[in-house]
This record gives sequence, structure tokens and C-alpha cells, in this order.
Amino acid sequence: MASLKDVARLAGVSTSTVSRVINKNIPVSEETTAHVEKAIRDINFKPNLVARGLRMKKAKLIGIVIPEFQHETFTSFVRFTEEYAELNGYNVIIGCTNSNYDKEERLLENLLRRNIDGIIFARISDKSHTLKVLDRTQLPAVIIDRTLEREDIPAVVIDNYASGRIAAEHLLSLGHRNFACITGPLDIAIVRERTAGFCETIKAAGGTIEDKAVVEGNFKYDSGVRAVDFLLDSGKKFTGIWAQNDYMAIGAMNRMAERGLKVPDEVSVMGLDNIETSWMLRPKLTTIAQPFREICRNAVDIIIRLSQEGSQEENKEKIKVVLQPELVLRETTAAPPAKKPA
Amino acid sequence: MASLKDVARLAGVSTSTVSRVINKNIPVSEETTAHVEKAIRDINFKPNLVARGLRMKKAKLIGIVIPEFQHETFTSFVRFTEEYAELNGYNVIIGCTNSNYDKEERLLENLLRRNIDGIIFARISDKSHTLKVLDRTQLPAVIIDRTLEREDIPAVVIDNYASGRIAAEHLLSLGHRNFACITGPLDIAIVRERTAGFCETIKAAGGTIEDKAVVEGNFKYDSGVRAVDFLLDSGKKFTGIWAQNDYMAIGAMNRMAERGLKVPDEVSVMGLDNIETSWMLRPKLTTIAQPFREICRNAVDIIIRLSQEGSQEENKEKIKVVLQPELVLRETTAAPPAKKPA
DNA sequence: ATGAAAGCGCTAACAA
DNA sequence: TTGTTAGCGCTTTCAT
Repeated sequence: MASLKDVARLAGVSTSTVSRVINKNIPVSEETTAHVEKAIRDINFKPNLVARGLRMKKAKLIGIVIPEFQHETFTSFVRFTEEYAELNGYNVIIGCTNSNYDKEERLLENLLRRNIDGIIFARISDKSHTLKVLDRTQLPAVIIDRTLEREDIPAVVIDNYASGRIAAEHLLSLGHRNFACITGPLDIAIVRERTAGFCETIKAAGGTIEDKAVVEGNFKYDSGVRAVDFLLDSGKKFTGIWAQNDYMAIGAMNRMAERGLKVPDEVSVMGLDNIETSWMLRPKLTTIAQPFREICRNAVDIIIRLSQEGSQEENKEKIKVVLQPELVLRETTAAPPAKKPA
Repeated sequence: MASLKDVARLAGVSTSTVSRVINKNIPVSEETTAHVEKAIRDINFKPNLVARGLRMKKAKLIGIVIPEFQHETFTSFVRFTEEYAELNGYNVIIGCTNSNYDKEERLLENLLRRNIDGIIFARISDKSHTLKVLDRTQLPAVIIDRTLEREDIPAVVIDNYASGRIAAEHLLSLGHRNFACITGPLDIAIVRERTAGFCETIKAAGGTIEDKAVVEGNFKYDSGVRAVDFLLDSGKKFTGIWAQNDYMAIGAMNRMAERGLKVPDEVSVMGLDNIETSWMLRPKLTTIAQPFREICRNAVDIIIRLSQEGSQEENKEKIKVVLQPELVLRETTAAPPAKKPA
């Protein structure tokens, strides 16, 4: 691999001149520029990013840390982060914690030792050790898919209240009056917002959703199954149910089918996320799409901006980007049956 | 962040001594070692990986390049590569080409400029420019999920012939005699192997699979749909069908349902991969599992070994690891109906 | 067993 | 506008 020095020798200039030509930050005469550029082309020179990274303490590298790979939401985050980062000349190091505290710590540490430009976190915990390290190091960081108590870390999220509202409005517009909801873990703020959006919209429209018909899940398939069992076993009446992600919605839907409830004839089901599986099922799941690409675009933008600004202390405005989710109409919602369900 | 120099000063030794203590490659007296280790602990020193990367021309970084994120197979590759790499102290840079030639080139180039230790490719093309670059640079590389014409690049694959055999054997054992198959793109060697495994096993057992009942797909959902349309429209008789990945199998299954064919009562369907969606469907898809974790473990092992050996020219043994797929029995296969299907 | 010094490839003062 | 020099943080001869 050719180095700056090779180019300099070939072009008959100093290495700093070559560096200037490459970085275009300091004026170089047109003539010299031409020579240097020719030399660069001739030996197909590309600056070594490790050397640059050592010198500048950043090297166009972004880290993304996700809690798991099984949920398509997280692979979508990785996908679009990589896509948008690469478009901007950044590469991305990927790390998956599996919600393992130690691994999260190791990951963060290694990323720091690599002089990365910034980190994007999906779903980090409020109490995470990571947050302290982030404070200490001043490393640009963005959190996506949830917010934290402390608001000094930039966040990109969807309008979670709106997602609940959209679900409720759609179901209400079909004529439903009795509802149930399967939430994510209630210690997460966005989950409470989603729930509020759903329940408040329903109540404002005169619909009914009992407290006991709001069942806490954990975003996994099985918790959708269990929630339906609970709802049915305790005799809750509902014709419309919203699960706060697609996996739970699918679990719920399958379970209802097993228990003889027809979707959407007897119960309408909605999810959130719009994962691939949601349209491969029969009936296809009506859901609410998260704008994954937009989320990542914003997150990457923030990292790049922060990293270029340097850590200008004054610049501590709170950054919070809120994006709008969108209804995806498919086959699991319909008007409620004429008479009340069992 | 503390540096080697800080440790050296604190311990009252030279930086080279500290380096030796860390790398344990050159003897250091027990006493000095103790001092240095204490100093390291005291200031919580961790060697900067960028500096090390510059100096050593490798920095415990592995690249993985996939063609897309939509197929769960590829995210699984990323998942387990990261998992196993991290276990060995490596981080991974992820790149997705979207089958875009230019991006593949840029990605490779950037990885090289980062002095990575090696690259894992999923599904690179035979004619790829990348292969030439790989030759030139001597960078450790492994290809997974397909083989290349040229065999000097290490490969980790499943026994694709066996996957076809397993599918056929299962269907035959249920009593099926008439078959169809939806393949991947036939220009890929593993696809031809899978097809051979399936067809040859069927024929050896006295079953029937017409040439025209082997339909070429492209591994995507839609091609499964189209294949079923073709098979049904052209009046092919079959009670057992194998699609060479789960997406096509699901497409096929949904399409058959739409056209009034009951799965598994009238037709048995099998896939390959064992993606998450396959068990969320109803009926759950009977399929063949790829040992994703094992594939990645092997790939990472090879990279690490190759990268540590250095490029010992003599050491050019062909590396090819073949792993066994495994039948996953679920609900889409059953004995064929008593009378022939339409 | 240890230290001094050079250098990986780059950028950024500082001089000229 | 350009070159010289130092240095990012580490490893590795080469001395001692």
C-alpha cells in the first residue's frame, strides 16, 4: 500500500503538501495540486485511516451498540446506520450486548480504544455504567429507540404517544369500542407514552379500556401469547387489541387463532414496527411503521455534527429528534362483529 | 485516557518495559512486572488499539461484508460473527453491499485502509473485483455461504448436497412420490448441489421429479409465489415441494393457500435456513436448519489463525470447512393425500 | 532484564 | 504557498 511519503517523493513535494492537497483545508497552488493529484492517481494512493485516526483521534468510524440481533428492529437500525454512515464516508463497528452488562462494558471500552468518532446506542439502560463513561469521555453519543431520564444525551425517537393514538384512532374508526393493549416493559418511558397515547385517545372518544386489559409484555413473541391467555382467561371483553410491537402482536394473533378467535372477524389486531414477518403472515398484520431509515439518518447526522464541532462545552443544547410513525393498513383489522365477543 | 507513557512514568520504567509486560512476549523480571501491573491497574490503562494497529498493521478488527440485511441469514452471519469475534477480543466492522459493485469496492478499500486483520464475505461473486484485490493484498479472507470456482480462498459452507438429501428423505419417508423444487439462482454452485442432492435422492428412491418441476427462484419471497403459480398453471403433479430457502418456502406456502391448496394436507412444504419467521407462521414451517453459529465460529477461527500465522506462503493449503444442516420438523409436512392432487 | 531510539503513516504547528 | 519538525501511542530492534 502506497503512503503519503511515496506520493510526496513522486510529486517532488513534501508530505505536508500532499496532506494539504488531500484535506483541502489549507491553500496549495494550482500547479502543485495538479502534480500531487496526478501522483495520487498514478500510484492509487488512499490515506491510511489508522494513521489518521491516531493523529486526529478520530477516523470516520462510528460504533453502534444493540441489545440483540433477534429483533428485526435492531437489525434495521444496524442496516440503516451502516447505509447512511457509509454514504458519508464512515464505517461502522457493530456490537451486541445481549443485555449482558459485562459485554456492554467491554464493548464500550474497546470502542473508546479505537478512537471512534461516536456511538449510537439502541435501548441502553438508564442505570448503565456506560452513561458515566460517556460523561467522562465526552464522546459523541446518540440514543435511539428510547429516551433516558437524563436528557443531555441526544436522542432520536418516534413520537410514541402518536403511535398509540394512531392505533386507537384506526380501531375506533372501524367502530370498535372495547379495547385491550399489550405493552412493552413499563419501566421504559416510551412504553408508558405509547400506552398513554392509546388509552387516552380511546377514552376521549368514549371507548372502553379497563386497566386490567392493559397487559405488560416484554416485546417478545411469547409475551403476546401469554397476554392473550391472561385476557381471555380473565374474561376481558375486547374487539380491538394493540400490541406495542409486531412480535407480540403475532404471538397474540396466533394464540387467539389457537383459542378459536377469528382475526379480524372477531378481534382486530394491530402491532408496531412493521417488520418483514408482518406481511408474510396470513392474515397480514396491520401495524404501524417506524421510520427506521429516518431514525438512523438523524442519528448518524448528529454523531457527525457533534464529532466535527469538537466538544464545545457551550454547545450543550439538548438534542432530541422526534419522528412520526405511520399506519400500515393490512388484513388484521376490520369492523367489530355485530354482537359482543365471548 | 492514560497512555503507555503514563504507566511507564508511574512505574519508574521505560515504555518498552511496559509494552513487554502487556504483551508477555519478552521476559520481564517478576518484580518489575508487579510494579508495572500495579501502575496499569492504578490508572486503569488500556492500550490504544489505533496506535497498536498502526504499528502492527493489524488491530484485532475483522470486517464482515454481506450483500443485504433483509435476509435473516445474513443478519445471523453478522450476529454470530460479532459474538464469536468479541469473545476472542476482536471487534467487527460491518459492511453491506446491497449487491452494489461500487459499494463493494469502496467497502473493501476502506477496510484495507483500516489495517483490519481479515474479512469474512457472505456470498461474494466469482467475478468480483474484490477477489483480485484480495490476491494482491494477502489479507486473510474467508467466504461463507457459498464457494467460489477458485478454491484458494478459505470457505465455510454447509453440506448443500446433504440439505437436498435431507429434504428428499424426509418427504419420501412420509410417503411422497411426486416432487417439485424451488431453487436459488442456478449460477451459484451451492444451489446446483442442493438441487442435485434433492433430485438424486428422489430418483434413487424411485420417486418422480420432472425437470420442469424444478423451478429457478432468486431466494426471495416473490419468487416462491411465482414458482407455485408456474407449477400449478402448467399442471405439474406434486405432493411434496422443497424451496431452497425459507423465504421462498413461505411465499410458496402462502400462494398455495391462496389458490386453495391445503398445506400440509394436500401438499407438504419444506424450506431451508430456519429463520425466525418460519415458526411464527401457521402452520409452522418444516425446514432445514443451517448451523449459523458454527459457520461463523469457523470463519472467525480461520481469520484469526491466518492473521496470526502471517502470510507464510508455503502455508497455502486449501481450507474448506463443511458443516451439516439439520432437519427441523414442524407442521408443513405430512403424508400425501390418498388420491393424486389436482 | 531493561532502556534508548526509531518508526508505523499521518497532521499540524512553526518557519521560511 | 511550501517545507521542516514534532508527535499521536504503540512495538521493536539494538544496545547495554
